[in-house]
Amino acid sequence: MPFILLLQVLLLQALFMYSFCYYTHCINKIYIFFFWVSSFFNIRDEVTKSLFTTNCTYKSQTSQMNTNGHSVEEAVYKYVGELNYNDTQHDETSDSNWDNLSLGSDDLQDDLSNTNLQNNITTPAKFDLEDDNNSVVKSLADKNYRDLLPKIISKSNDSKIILVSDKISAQLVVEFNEKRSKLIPNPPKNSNFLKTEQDLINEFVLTFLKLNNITMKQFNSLIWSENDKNEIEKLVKMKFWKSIYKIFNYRLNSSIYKHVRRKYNNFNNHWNDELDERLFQLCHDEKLEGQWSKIGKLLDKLPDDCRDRWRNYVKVKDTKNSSKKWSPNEEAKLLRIVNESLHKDQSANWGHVSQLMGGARSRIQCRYKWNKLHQQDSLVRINSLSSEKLIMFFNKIKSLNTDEYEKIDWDSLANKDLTPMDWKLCYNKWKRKIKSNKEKTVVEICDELLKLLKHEQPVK
DNA sequence: GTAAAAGGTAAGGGTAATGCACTTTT
DNA sequence: CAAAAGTGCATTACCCTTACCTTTTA
Repeated sequence: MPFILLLQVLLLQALFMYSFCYYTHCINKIYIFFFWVSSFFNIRDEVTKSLFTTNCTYKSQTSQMNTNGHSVEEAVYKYVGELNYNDTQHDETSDSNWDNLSLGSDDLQDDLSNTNLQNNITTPAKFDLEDDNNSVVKSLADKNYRDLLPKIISKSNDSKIILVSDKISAQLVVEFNEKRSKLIPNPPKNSNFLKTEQDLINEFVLTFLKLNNITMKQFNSLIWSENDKNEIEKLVKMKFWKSIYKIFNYRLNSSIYKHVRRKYNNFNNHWNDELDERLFQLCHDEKLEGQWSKIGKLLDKLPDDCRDRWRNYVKVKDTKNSSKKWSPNEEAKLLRIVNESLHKDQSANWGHVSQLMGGARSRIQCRYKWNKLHQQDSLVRINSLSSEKLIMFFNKIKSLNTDEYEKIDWDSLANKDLTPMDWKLCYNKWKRKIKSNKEKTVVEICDELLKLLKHEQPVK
């Protein structure tokens, strides 16, 4: 049978070439033909989908329930074989049984009965049948098919979302978790998501899309939806969050939630003058104050982006001072305000400081300036250091025996003359005198600086 | 019925990357 | 002298955590 099918394909291809050469003006025909060809490659999906549908009505009968000539047992093996969520390459040769099938064909029954299902699931199914720890394999062996097949399929025509069984999603989490611990043996807790983490998240999302039969766009609106349209969407959504929280169990759920929602959304992410103006209006609407979700929805923007655009840009840019240099008066005012707030509660709220500065400078500008002014104090102290003190200074850094700059513990170096910031600035200032200092270790740099200091007296 | 856990939002905090003016090198 | 390369400064784009509320679950 497969030979006849193959012959058919070759013939049709020849026909296609023929019509392409002689009837290129018949655009419709070509489209129809393309459609036919593409549907040919989707047959496997169609078969699987039809099996899913039958599973919906599958109640208490055992493995002999037939639809489209398939038993439930066959359906399960087929389905598990299709999961294909490991990274290994798709093996086309062993898949030929399915590729050459056409839905509703009389040959289907024969072909199926000749298929050694056990062999068929080794490829493309990526489950290691020897692996006794794989819960999916266990269920297959125990014929617990109801544990494996999806329980619910959305009935609506526009979206056929599938809710994957608990067993499958649990196995998925196990495998991604293993992968994650191999890729990231020392996971960070409180830093930005690493590139490898982001890649793995993306891989998981794509797998999730495939298993649940949803598009990226659907997925984005799913994780951003407030009121779930139906029960299955809600369940799929919950399954996603629970799974991804488990894979990255060393991070806080809320961090993952925030990160993923920021990354996967259908919002427009470009700003222009008109949007800035609308944002300005919305932010002056008392009813909307602080309601970034609503503002975001009105502007088709990520709520966080609206908030950031407002506090870092729009809020400040409407005044005329923002690009001007800081006047001495302004600097003094800033110092006074920050010192007052530091005196009160030990930490400066830069948003508040910005407001007290009259809103002419953003919170980041205020903080930047304040740090700068403090550095200036440091520089005064550093510049007044005698060469003897500097020699002592570099000897002390050298004695730490640290190769990497990042590992230097500045706090431990601080003394009554110099703050940790002073030490850091002083080192960085002198480091520049050494050529290609980026390639050198801390000890090497200190050695060269000490040499330099001994020869170059008095020091400026 | 209730307490704990999880979902969800806003506010606060922060840094790497970038643009730009200026200086130094080729 | 021009062009390229380097530097320091200030801004921008982007991101994370915490606090706190509401909803769900055990």
